[in-house]
Amino acid sequence: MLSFAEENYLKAIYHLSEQTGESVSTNAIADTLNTKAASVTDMIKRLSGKGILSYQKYKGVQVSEKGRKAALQVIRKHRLWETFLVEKLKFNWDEVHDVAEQLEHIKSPLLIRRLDEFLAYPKYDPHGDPIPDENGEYKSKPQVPVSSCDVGRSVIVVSVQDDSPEFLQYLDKIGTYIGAKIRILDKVGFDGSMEVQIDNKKTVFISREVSENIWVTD
Amino acid sequence: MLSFAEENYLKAIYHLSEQTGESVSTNAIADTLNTKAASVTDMIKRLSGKGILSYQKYKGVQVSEKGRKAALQVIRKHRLWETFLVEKLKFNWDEVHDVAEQLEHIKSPLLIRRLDEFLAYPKYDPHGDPIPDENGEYKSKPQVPVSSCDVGRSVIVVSVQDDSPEFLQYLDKIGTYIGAKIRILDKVGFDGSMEVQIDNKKTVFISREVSENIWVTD
DNA sequence: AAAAATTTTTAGATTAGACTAAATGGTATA
DNA sequence: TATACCATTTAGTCTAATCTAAAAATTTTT
Ligand SMILES: [Mn+2]
Ligand SMILES: [Mn+2]
Ligand SMILES: [Mn+2]
Ligand SMILES: [Mn+2]
Repeated sequence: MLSFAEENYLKAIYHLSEQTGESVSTNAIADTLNTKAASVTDMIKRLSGKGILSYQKYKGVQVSEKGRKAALQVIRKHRLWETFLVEKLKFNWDEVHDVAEQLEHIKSPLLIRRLDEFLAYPKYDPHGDPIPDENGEYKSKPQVPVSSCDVGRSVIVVSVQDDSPEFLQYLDKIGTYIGAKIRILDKVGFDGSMEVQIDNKKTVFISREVSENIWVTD
Repeated sequence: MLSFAEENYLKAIYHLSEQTGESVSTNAIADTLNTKAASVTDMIKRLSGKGILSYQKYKGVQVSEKGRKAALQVIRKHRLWETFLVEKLKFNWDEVHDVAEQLEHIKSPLLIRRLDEFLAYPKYDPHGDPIPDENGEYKSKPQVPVSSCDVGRSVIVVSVQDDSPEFLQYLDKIGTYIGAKIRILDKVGFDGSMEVQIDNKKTVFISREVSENIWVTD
């Protein structure tokens, strides 16, 4: 049984290892969790002891198979709760993440099974992220960042890679949502910003940072 | 902001003070929480420091107005979650308490407001206990324990005073539920047990302990 | 390849919350 | 009123999770 803190470390490390593919550094973990490297060293020793991570001094950590399974269950709970908050309790997509950070640590297999059933087995959460099933299996839709799309193309928003309220409220403001159509009008070489039209309506300039966090498909 | 442990102590102390009316002893708290008296002394010092309890050495504690308000909010959350689990996720009434013990500590005023709305502002939880509103107000139905009812009377079950799975499963077995009709057939002076008929069907003997934990109205 | 810079680990301290054992206060009883 | 008994508090220890400062390992620069 993992503690809240252990689950939070595991989740962060799992996400980092997915992004990079390589072993995860102490500092990278400290940065994403807003803790100090010394605290991370302590915790990764504890998690290695539990067989969740494999770890060699000064060489970073890797998530074990057992760790991967555990991480996916926490992610499953996080995303199911986010879906519940939006679908049933009428939360906006920018209001759910912090509450889900708490709810994801509730321990009750029955609760999660019933919640999943109540939501009719959703496959994606309000941010377009896939929800793993009880066995940790999930399917991501093929998708690329808007930043990599050529001028002239029309694409559909599939997911957002940042679930901070600031980013999501900005997307609300420019009329972007999961399923919205985005037409690429122009690319500015200088700073990588783009001119796009959303749902055949508003035409806006979006920064490189924004275009990297909106993922789309044809 | 109270920690999980602080909220659990507060809730236990509040319930004890409601039962007895008087100031609550260190040992009574230790007993209900399955901790040691020394741990309780530590915690009640901390809670006094926060203005939640008033405390004089060797004289027990009392819950302050601030403490009462906080306790009722935790109780509100506990009972709303129990109601959610039964009404929406099809939990049986004996399965909800332990999960609600976890869920009651989630911090999000919006979540609780929306949950209350989603459940259509329920007044009573699955065990017949009243659910305080946002201001801590609630109305209990007039009720007495079956043990105090005279032979020959017919009464309706309003609440149960014990929410352990063991007790609730026993009630399921003898066909008793909130709203069930109980007719008092006989009282045994020797051990205080009673013979009762439930919903004009099953006739059973219930122990004094059971009859004290089923509360009823005419 | 040596020096410098950076990353990581270790050592030691702190806080919340728990425990055991010992000391102390309060109450009942002879 | 002295003694015994029980309740409560204090003192000291432990673990999880955090921190700072210092030491050690690794990586980058010269
Ligand atoms: Mn999230
Ligand atoms: Mn999400
Ligand atoms: Mn309960
Ligand atoms: Mn209840």
